[in-house]
Amino acid sequence: MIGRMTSAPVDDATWTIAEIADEFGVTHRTVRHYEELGLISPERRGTSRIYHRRDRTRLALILRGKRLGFPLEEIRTIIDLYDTPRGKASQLRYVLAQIDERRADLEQRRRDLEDALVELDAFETRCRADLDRLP
Amino acid sequence: MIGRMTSAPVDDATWTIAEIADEFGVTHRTVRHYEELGLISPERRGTSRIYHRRDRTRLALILRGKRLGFPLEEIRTIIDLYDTPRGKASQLRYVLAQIDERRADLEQRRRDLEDALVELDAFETRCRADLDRLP
DNA sequence: TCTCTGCTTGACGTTTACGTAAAGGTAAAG
DNA sequence: CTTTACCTTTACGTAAACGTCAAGCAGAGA
Repeated sequence: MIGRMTSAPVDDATWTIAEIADEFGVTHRTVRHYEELGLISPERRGTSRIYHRRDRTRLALILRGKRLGFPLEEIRTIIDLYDTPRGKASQLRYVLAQIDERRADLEQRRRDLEDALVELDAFETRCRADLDRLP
Repeated sequence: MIGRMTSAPVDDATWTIAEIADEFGVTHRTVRHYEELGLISPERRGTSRIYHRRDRTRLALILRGKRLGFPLEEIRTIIDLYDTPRGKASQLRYVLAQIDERRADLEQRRRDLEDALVELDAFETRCRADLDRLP
């Protein structure tokens, strides 16, 4: 037994609920709500919640999903997808199929987004032309 | 007075609530809900609602906004923006400022979307590699 | 005239995503 | 030892976006 390699850094940084809530600009109620829905599962030290790097990563994913307008339940399935076990070929094929579905959804959104931006640009051009044409 | 030019086609096609609901894949309740919020305002023939081309355009805008995850109230401000009077310079400048805000929002969403797609692609690559490496 | 179909207006129910007390545990500081 | 600062659970409240009856009008056809 040679003990732990010091060259393999262990990330044992932790945060309290107030710290991550502040940092991500949400309330502690929101963070706990995500936990109730199973989107994050912080360590418990006694009764208190201890958040690790992994929880921060998940929270960032959740909030991006929210900015994109996904419901929390759907966000949960996405997050779960990212860490389902992929040991067997059948599992991998399932995950790959799910990935295709997700991508189709995201690309639909991208098309909608591009369309909206094109329309907005056209509208701005019209408005600027109107403004220039004014006395 | 020479009467109406027949070369200027008047679009007087109309639809019932059931027709547009079916066509856009929503319920009549949804269509009426959007009307309650002031997002569409169909003509009334007696007591019945008559929908024109203009209402269809709006409904398409609403549904795209929903796919993009915008709340209905925000969608209403966007639609209103598209047909606020723009006769005076002050009005035009206000509209142009609003356009800039909208674009900033949409571009944030686009960044989030691109990030999500990049992550998804990377994840798929990993999964495919795992699958190839299996017995 | 009766009935059927489709439309109408309420109005209460439901789900999602939290907000907001209420009531209490714990640990460090004074 | 008490106060203060955070943390906890429990639980009811709320806004948004419809769903879901209920009850009634109105025109078309048998």
